Amino acid sequence: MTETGEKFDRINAIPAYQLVADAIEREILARRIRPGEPIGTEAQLVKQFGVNRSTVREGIRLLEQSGLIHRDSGRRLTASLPHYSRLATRMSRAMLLHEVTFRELWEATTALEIATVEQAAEHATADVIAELQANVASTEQASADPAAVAELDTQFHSLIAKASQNRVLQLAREPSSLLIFPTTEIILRKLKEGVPRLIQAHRKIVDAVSRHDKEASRLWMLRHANDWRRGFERAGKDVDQPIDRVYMKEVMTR
Amino acid sequence: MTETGEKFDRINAIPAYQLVADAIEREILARRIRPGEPIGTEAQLVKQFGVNRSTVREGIRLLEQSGLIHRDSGRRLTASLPHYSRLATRMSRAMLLHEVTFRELWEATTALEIATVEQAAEHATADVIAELQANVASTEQASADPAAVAELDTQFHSLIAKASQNRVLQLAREPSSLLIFPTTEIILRKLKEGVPRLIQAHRKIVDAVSRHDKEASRLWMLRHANDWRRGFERAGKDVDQPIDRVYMKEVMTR
DNA sequence: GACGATCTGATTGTCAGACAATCATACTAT
DNA sequence: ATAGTATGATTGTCTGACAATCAGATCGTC
Repeated sequence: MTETGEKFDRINAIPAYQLVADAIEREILARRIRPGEPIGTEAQLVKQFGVNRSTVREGIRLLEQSGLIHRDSGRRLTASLPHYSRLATRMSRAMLLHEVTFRELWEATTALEIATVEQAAEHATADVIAELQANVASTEQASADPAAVAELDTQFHSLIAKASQNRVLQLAREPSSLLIFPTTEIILRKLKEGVPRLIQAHRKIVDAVSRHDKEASRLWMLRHANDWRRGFERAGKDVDQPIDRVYMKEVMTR
Repeated sequence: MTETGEKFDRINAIPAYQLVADAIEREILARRIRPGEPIGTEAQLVKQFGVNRSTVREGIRLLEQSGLIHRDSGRRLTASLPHYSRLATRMSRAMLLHEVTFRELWEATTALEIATVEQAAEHATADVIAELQANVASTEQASADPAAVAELDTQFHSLIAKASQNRVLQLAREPSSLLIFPTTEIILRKLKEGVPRLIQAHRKIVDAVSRHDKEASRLWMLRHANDWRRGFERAGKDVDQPIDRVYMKEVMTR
């Protein structure tokens, strides 16, 4: 695959700002600079790398976006753990630009939510379960307001992910859920029967999770997902259409 | 949740370079600048935004990292679709820094690979199936070389993802697979019986996918995943240990 | 001694201006 | 038609500067 039959490699001179960024990134990934520790001031970096401050600053900007470094209290630069939501937002934007369809999102989200709820059933602790019950209670109270229910639904699924105690699943499910959950509001607004079905599913899921009943939690999550897709279709939307940017306000505004 | 009881919002002055980046990003996301189209030269941006060139350049660096813009042929800046692998690499690095365990990776990867292969069984076309068959044939020929087999295994799973024709799944599975597949080589090196089992599983999966047999493809992917985890344990590794950086050379070197 | 006000140096964000290296292109000579 | 040359545009990098803000130290008052 790498053998192209060409004689020479493409020659690409790497600009200094890139090298600066790479060097700092390497230190962080190698844990020579721990998250929370200061990177050093621009002046120090200038001295260490032997380049101009502008160059250092451009390098810093490269890293800043990826979340590897972070301006602590406005000023000082410190290394940091890239937080999920930041990466997830980037991924979601990429999906938007690639014009993925609801069907693709639904398939992926369904698989991920089911896997997540199974792990939640296995690992949920008492306090997450309490949070989940509180969430369901709030949803019942808000049942007349589609926007509030949709918001609480998103939160519900985040709580399930938290209960799973699996950070990889948490990370993997976030981008697609960011994109697909906004559709909930649209569905609920059009279908009156949507809210009670959603609440029932949530309650059953919480029951199953709190009983550590993997099978039941899987089953109800699957039903929940199927409801959702049916709701989307009944609301008159085409599942093979690219996800419309109309739904995505919360993704596009940071 | 957003109600903190505080009277005033945190006041944060957004630096100009950030505003520049945001403005350009917005144009791209709103598709007013299409992927492939030029952003304009730095001089033009200076004029439009009314800021110094240094500021513009810092803003550009912010976007450059996320893959939204891209230097075409060395020089000119053009908008571009962020490519999967770039985002996936970032995600993988984040996972590394969060010190996720093999168990977390395995659970997530298993769920994703099963979901993916089911879609592959549904949507695979003749040419992807041919590619898969070629991959299996190569793997058989390379069966004495663990490194080559591991490489081909990674490729195999990417082909399955391609066959699924679901870009969300493709994107969601990549970060964890980037992290977990390097373990394959380690396992195969320690366990002689690993290679034939892997090849059998791959062959069965290709058979099932080419027959569009969802159930069988699911079953064999599950067995494949279980083999893998058992192999990891038999190789003397602890599934609850954070994924060791030793495995991650290919992730850390761009 | 506790507290607030003030001063001082360090640091960041932004700017103006410069120059070499490289690229795109048109032009020229063979 | 091809290779060489000249020219302007563009990027990468540097020098030097200044205002705004932050972290501490100092000071004065009670």
